[in-house]
Amino acid sequence: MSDMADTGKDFIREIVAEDFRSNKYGGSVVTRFPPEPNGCLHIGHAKAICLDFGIAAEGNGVCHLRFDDTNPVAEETEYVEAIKEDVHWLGWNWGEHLYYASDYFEQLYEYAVKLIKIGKAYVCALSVEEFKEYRGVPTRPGKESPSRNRSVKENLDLFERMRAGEFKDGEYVLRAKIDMSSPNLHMRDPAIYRIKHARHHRTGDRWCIYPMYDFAHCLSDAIENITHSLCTLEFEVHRPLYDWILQAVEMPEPRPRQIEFARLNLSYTVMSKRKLLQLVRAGYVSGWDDPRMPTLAGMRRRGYTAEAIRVFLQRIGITKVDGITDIALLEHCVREELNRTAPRVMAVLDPVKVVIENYPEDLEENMEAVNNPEDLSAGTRQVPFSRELYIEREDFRENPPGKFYRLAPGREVRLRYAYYITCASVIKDENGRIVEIRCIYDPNTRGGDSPDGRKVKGTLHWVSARHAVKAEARIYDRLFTKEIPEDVEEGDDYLKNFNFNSLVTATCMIEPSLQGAKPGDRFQFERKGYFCVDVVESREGALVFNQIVPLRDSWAKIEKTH
RNA sequence: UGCCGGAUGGUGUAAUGGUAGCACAACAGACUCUGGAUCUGUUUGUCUAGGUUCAAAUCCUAGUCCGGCAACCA
Repeated sequence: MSDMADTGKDFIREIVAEDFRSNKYGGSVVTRFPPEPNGCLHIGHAKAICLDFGIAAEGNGVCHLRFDDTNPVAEETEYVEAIKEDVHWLGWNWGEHLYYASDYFEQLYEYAVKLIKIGKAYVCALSVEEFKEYRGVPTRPGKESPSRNRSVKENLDLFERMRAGEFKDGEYVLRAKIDMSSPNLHMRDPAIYRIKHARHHRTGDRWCIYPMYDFAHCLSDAIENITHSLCTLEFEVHRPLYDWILQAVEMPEPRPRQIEFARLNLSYTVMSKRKLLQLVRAGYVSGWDDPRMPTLAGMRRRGYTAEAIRVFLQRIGITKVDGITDIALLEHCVREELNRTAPRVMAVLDPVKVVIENYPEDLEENMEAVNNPEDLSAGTRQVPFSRELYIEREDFRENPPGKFYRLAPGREVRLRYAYYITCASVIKDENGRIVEIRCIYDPNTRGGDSPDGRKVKGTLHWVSARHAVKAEARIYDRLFTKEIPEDVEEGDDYLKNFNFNSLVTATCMIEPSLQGAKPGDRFQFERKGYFCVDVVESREGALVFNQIVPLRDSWAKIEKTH
């Protein structure tokens, strides 16, 4: 309990610390992460995961992974496995505490019977439409269902027959008997069991009635002796029902306590499962694991590290304020880690040829390059150099604007770890496009330093043409063009703000040391950005690199504002 | 017009009656064999109006604005 100091923690950790101090739960902390297996996890879920598992870890407690699988029509086993993988990848372990709400179906049924027996639940025959009508609206009380005063005996009989499959979907529903005039809609006799003749991914055809979230969740928490049940703000209005059910079935105290926090919203992306699914289904992206997606699978494939995500989540904190976090902060956290850890290599994303006129045709030299200036223990490597090279097309300007200090006619620059070169002339094709830049090198500057001490403003990365390896680079941009994609005119929807330039594919030239790169390996392409070998489509001899995040680019900024 | 939340720089947060701080972003400069990294500095904030108090972001009152809630979804 070392981290249970009073300050510097979010309001939930303070509550947990206070409960620990007062010994409310006998000194134990038990949390749970309760995903519904109907889609992939995204970074918003990661916020909940790190909170649930983090609090448990800090309090020497445990966090359960519980699949909230109470709706058989939406849920699938494949998502169960994907979710487990994501939670593990994020760095958390549930140990033996893997549960399913469906494991409790029998117990839940018994609790429902108990509610009926004490007159706190009834079988209602209202149709869906009538149900809605009877519920009323927020500003007006609802009215009681004609079924409300059915006898206990009759309720018991009907509920049993519901379970036995005597009725069709929607014919009956079990409702908690609470208060049809409550200002809280969720307390107006909410449905707690419905009939669904559907095959469940774990219980098969054993059941044709399934508990509703509000009924199953609080009871599952109580069954598992959860102490703190953390969820997002939209469940705030459900809390009175959560407490009511536990009280009604006389769950022993201390009972689990639901606490709500604000979900994560990130700029330039969407976070709802529905929208994410739509992007997948409509082909805007290649799948749940498309590297542009805010899903954990997507981010992992993109090359984001779990550590960077955890640091990011820690920095944004936990509050009840519903806001939008700047995705730049996430990107910053990724760069911060990769700057420390990623080996540097040279790769030219948009190549143009440079010919060094005074460099011998058949000469080859190996230049020593530092693998990571932030970590000298990463050592050095040899990079082959020769007369013909590739440099980045944008690193040359025929008419350089002010503050541009890369290559231009008559100008001298440094080739990183190699020589100073001066541009002598350019060769263009019939369309005026530059096909070759002719340069002169200074043999005395080998390694990149000039013995006479003369300085050069620009340093360019390069790849020897003869030794270059061709590869595919996928350059990603934000998924949407607007900070808040949903912010549209009447009649439009968020898809209108989809960024069709969010994926640009380039054929690049990479240094030969990259030839043995393995799927998942991360590098910094010097002066460009961090890249990760794609785990799905990269092949030996046909490497595919995903841009994780570009380097900060102050030249681009200067150019934009001038 | 109902109920439940929330409001601190552009963004995310801290300060729990006692100097409004941190991070990101932005801007300026230093340094640099990555226009990266690093370093230094700058700009920008307590929703409003009253009240309590020696002292209010914090407590009280009244407003304003924003979000959520009317699936047999979770």
